[in-house]
Amino acid sequence: MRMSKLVGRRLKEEPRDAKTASHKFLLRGGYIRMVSTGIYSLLPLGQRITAKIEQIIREEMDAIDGQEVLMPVVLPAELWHESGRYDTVGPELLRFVDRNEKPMMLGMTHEEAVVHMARTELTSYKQLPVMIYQIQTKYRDEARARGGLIRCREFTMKDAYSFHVSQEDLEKYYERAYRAYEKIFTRLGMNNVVSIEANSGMMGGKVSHEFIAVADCGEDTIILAEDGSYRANREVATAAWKFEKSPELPLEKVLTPGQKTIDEVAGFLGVNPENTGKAVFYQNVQTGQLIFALIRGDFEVNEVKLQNIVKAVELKFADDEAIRAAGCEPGYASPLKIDPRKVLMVIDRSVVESSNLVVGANEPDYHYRNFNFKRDAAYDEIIEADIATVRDGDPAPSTGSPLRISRGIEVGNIFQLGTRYSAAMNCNYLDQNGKSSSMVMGCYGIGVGRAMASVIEQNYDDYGPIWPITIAPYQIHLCALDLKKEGVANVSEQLYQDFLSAGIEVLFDDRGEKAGFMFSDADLIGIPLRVTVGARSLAEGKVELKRRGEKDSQLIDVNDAVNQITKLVSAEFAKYQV
RNA sequence: CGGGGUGUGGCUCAGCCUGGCUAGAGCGCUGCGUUCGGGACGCAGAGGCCGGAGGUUCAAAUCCUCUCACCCCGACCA
Repeated sequence: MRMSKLVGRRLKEEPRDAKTASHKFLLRGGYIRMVSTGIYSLLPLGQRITAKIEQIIREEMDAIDGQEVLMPVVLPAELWHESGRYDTVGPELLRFVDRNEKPMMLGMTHEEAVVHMARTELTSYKQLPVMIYQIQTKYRDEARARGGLIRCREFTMKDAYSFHVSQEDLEKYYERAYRAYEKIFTRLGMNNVVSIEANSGMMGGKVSHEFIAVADCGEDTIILAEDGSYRANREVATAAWKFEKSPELPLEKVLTPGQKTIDEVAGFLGVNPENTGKAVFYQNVQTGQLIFALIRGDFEVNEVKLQNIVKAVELKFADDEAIRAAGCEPGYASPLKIDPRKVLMVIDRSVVESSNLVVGANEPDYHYRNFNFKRDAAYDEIIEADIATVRDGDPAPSTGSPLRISRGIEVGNIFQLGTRYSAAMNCNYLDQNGKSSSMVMGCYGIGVGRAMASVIEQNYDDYGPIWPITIAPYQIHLCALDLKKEGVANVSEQLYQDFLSAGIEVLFDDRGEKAGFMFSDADLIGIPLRVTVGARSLAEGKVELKRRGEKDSQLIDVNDAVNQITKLVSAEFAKYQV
């Protein structure tokens, strides 16, 4: 490609709205342009990278027996009514009606559509297991798009779905998919992707893993053990907390006027937060049920864990009115004197396994000392569970190694769905005995645009991205300096043609700009190998070869340049092979 | 959905508080000339219903009302 004709200008100044490295460079380098909030066009460079990422994904999906299909972006609402998700998914599902007033929607994920395909095409155990996948546009009407391609409303996603006769078979395949994902991210040049245990959220199902590109700009908080033995999303992470029992002391009511927060109470009574119990009230948004969560004062309640335990779709903090209606006193709420029929009580292990805590008295200005859960609050309908948020430095459940908190971008996820969709939507097969059963499903997603942005987040410097050759828009950036000088135009033009003949993808800067101008553009585009033709080195029969991101360059013989560089390109590709 | 902010050539912004000549700058773009290995310079140009609607006024980019769009923080997020 000749740069003089390349569509997509480079921007010298930083776009005002871009904050993250990938967003800035994708705009500045002429890869993408925003059309509306969270909706982008891909310019030629961006489209080339996208196509390469898709191709790598395609190859690895095919390698685990995937069959590529394409499902519609526009789906009839009735399909989602079948699974029940039409009513449970929020406004991020874009709903509309067609000219006949028929309710329609834009696909944000395709479990329903793929089940529709599977139940018409697959009927026998002989056909299973099967995996089908597509690379296609999704639309999610995000409340807040941000970070360029990291979180947008319209985006390209590879979504794969597998169908099995049993959970065992699904688990076997899940393992293969997991390995395929590792290969994909290696080939994409993402040097720091971790797979973590994750919350299944609205997808349903039990086991799931997220593949997280570790990056400070990421939206997900992940917990990693220092020795690498444990990795989890903070939403589900746990730790090997140790709690100590001590001899139980008699319950004692104490005056604590105006002291409401844990810090106030602990300070007032001269104890540490870990010697207190904290009551947090939540309300199930759908059912209105009030939930009393009790945790030791030095911990925070993990809302996602709690949500899963009480099987709620959405929780919110209860307001004072609701707390009083349950017979509790806001600020002094207590596991003592509480009516277990009015609230669902969830007690964290930190409280169950600690002794002599300070807790509220359920009346203004009073607390109790020496609360011992087993002795003082022996209700029948109580849930004892882990609802604590992991803190930096807590011991890993695996080895006790300290846990560290990082940020990351979720670039892929895999789920064992089970029969959540197949059962609801009559997706059955006949077994050897002619008996009909629901297929067992798994699903596997990768965000293509998000992967492109994540590669930048992990590979850039002050001047621009540094693409891995596997997905770089071109393999070689050819710069012709001093086009009017003796030989430069001829030699660079000849090299360009020879590279093309050798099957090398070349971006040829034939604009005849000043050297520095072209070099800056080259850095901003980020092609990993740059070949410079200039009168100075040409006088000695040489051209210059430089790697993006490195200071030094080397001179190579013009006549051998195509040969040498072709080998170098192959060697470069080999680095990412698995 | 709550809080904060911004809309002025392709990009980044000034001007607005305190209304007043033909609405500015830098970058980018076109032409000519001089330059030419890490973002050169001179000269001459093209390009803007100042987000939109309404209002106040002799006069509105500037003041008022409404509206739309976008950004940031939070809530939410397969």
